[in-house]
Amino acid sequence: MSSSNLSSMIKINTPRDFNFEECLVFLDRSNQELLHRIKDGYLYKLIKVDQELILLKISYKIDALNVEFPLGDPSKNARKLAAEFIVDWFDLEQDLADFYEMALYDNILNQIASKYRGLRIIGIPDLFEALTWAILGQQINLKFAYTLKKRFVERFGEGLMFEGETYWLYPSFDRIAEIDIEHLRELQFTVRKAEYVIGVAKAMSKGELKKENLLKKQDYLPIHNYLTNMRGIGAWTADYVMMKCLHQRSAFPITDVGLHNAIKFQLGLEGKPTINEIKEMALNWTGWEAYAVFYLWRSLYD
DNA sequence: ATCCAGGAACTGT
DNA sequence: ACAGTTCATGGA
Repeated sequence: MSSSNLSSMIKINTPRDFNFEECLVFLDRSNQELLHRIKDGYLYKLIKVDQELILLKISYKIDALNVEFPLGDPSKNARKLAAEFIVDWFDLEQDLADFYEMALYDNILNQIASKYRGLRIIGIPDLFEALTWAILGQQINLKFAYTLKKRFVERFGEGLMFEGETYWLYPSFDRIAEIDIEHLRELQFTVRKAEYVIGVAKAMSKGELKKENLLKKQDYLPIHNYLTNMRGIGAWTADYVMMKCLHQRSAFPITDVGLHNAIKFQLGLEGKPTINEIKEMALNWTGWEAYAVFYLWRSLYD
């Protein structure tokens, strides 16, 4: 038997209520993004599992994601971890039937839930990336947040050239744990942002902060309390990370400005709703706050 | 050019 | 417990 020149492919079956196109719209929202690339209908992303660099080339066909490996065949174990990464990234283990049921009679979600049906929370499976991306985005507009991220990744991340394009890995916490505040000041981080990012990197590098330990806590409050006890992580950041990394359906970054704008637009309000008004509106969302927020964020990109 | 935005920590009451 | 201030920059 001669070996094939073609890389092997894996298939990941997708659950009902999955729409790849809708997920791509969200992934394509910034032209400054450098941690994935959409080209000719394929989604590319570089990941590292078990010390192996793997370039994922993902497409969708009939109830499954097809994943190709343009750099060549990863080991069997790496392929398994890559598949787990994708399930995590697209939140494929979630059954959304109850969310859509709830949204049917919800003033705010009614239209967008059916319009974007099949959109899943596009996560940030890497805890360090989720936390520090949230910290980067604190207090500034999204465009500048992407500028900071681009500088950060290009300066401290790992890049790989393939067919004329560079694919990037987010910087590792071990690398960031050993740099100084001035190195981030050069990239126009504020002193505070730099302190927070390096602080999180050190906590993770020492093994004090681990995704698996947070997931073990299971419930909303213990996780939220643990996160907000860390310097630089307030309620908004904790909820953002619980939503994007820890699959907490009740995570609810209620002070988020994008959320406020989206609600204002959906209801045709004159001004932004107050926090108390949002609390009132969100009573109906109990258990699905994270998906409500995500769909509202998506509505900002139409 | 001037002002405002806007998460989190810090400061003061 | 709660209100006001500071950070430091981009964008209106």
